[in-house]
Amino acid sequence: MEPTTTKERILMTGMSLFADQGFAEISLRAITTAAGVNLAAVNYHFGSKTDLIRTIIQRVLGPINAQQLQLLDDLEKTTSSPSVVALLTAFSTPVLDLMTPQHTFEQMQARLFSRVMINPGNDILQISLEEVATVDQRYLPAFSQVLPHLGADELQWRYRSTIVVLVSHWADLSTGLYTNQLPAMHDHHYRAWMMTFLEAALCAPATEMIDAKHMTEKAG
Amino acid sequence: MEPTTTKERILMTGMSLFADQGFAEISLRAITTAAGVNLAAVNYHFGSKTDLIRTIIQRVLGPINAQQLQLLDDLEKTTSSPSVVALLTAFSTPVLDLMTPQHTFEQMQARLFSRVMINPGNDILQISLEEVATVDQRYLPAFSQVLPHLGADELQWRYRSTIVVLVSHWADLSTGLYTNQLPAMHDHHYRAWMMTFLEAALCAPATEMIDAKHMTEKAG
DNA sequence: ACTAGTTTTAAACACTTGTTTGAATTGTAT
DNA sequence: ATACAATTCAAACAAGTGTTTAAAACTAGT
Repeated sequence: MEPTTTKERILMTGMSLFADQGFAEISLRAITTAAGVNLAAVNYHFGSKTDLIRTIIQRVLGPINAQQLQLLDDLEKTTSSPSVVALLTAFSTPVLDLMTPQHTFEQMQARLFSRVMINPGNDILQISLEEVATVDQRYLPAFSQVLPHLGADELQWRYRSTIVVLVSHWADLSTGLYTNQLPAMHDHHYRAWMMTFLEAALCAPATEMIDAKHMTEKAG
Repeated sequence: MEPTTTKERILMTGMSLFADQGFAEISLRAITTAAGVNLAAVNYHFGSKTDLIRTIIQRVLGPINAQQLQLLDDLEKTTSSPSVVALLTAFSTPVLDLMTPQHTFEQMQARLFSRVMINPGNDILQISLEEVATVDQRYLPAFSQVLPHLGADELQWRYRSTIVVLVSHWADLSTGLYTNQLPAMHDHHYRAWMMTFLEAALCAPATEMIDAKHMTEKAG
């Protein structure tokens, strides 16, 4: 958090505090005090708290999304039907790369990414939805092509769950949740575990749907 | 939300609002106004906002945890080495049962459960950790026994990810996230999809760990 | 050195937050 | 009916919220 311009200091400090505590929990005074700038600077440079959050989200999600799209483009240039692992790798690499050891800035972005994806406040929701729309539009058809045995609905469900698994563990790093139970975060362990877990889950055979009437009473 | 005692009205209204909006986002005035009771009643009956939240969390998580433990007991009485699916079913059934169609009260509890498990505020964290500790202590060894090919760390990671997948989709119901893209929530679809997804993921072969030095540079 | 534009600052704004108070009200025994 | 406890209520509390204001400080361009 080296000193730069006032605007940049607010951006960086806000990013860090929002990532750790949440958007609703962090006040503008908490940010400006930590950044060593005047309170009014936020409204001067960004307009409002929501606009500051929007800028921060765009700054974190923008590069990740761009990389995801770029890797998919590269992949589709080399082969017309990539493997599930290749697709999953292209999608997850930009996210997983944020979790590099001893790079606290990237880790901080990962925590914020997780917060935005998993539990945005109601006012933040629209911002994050717009931000990831393009990625979804590109990757969902790509996954659909390599997982043709899945119905569109179940595929979408698995895609969503993949994202949730992908980002959820960054959230733990901020809250310290389970970190007393889990071993120290060695990025390549988690990265490999995640790929194993998600590949198996994505490639699982399609769910055979039993008629609804048999399901209302839980069978045995 | 039928009228009962003041204490119960606060409990029910708070549960609903917290589930939909989050603990930090909902004020005591929002709760008391919606419940039609006096503001001071919260502090009179519960002591503080945090204590109200604690009571609500215990009321929602308590029965779920109790059922999870009961089902595991039942399972272990019938067989000494249950299948992964049986174990996963015992663990997830109490959670998935909350998502019954047309039962908005159960759905509301599901949303709150998701909020507590995925993104509790820092002050809420301790409460929820204590609440689920017993379940973890019983289920982790059980999964370890039926998945002996997994190391303790990877198993714990998969267990955590299972929980995340399990509860994350209830959160979507509150925020409306992706609901314009996903089909209407038919509980037995999601339930079946979830089981397929998680069984494949849990049963995946153990991750072969490559030496860390080969991973620092992303391979190709 | 002077001006014009940009940025920073302290102070106040109007409002919301969780909590407390003390009187009014209700309920319940005797 | 009386006395006593439990509950409800309007009001105020101190502290914190995002935002605005207008003066001050700074940074060019001439």
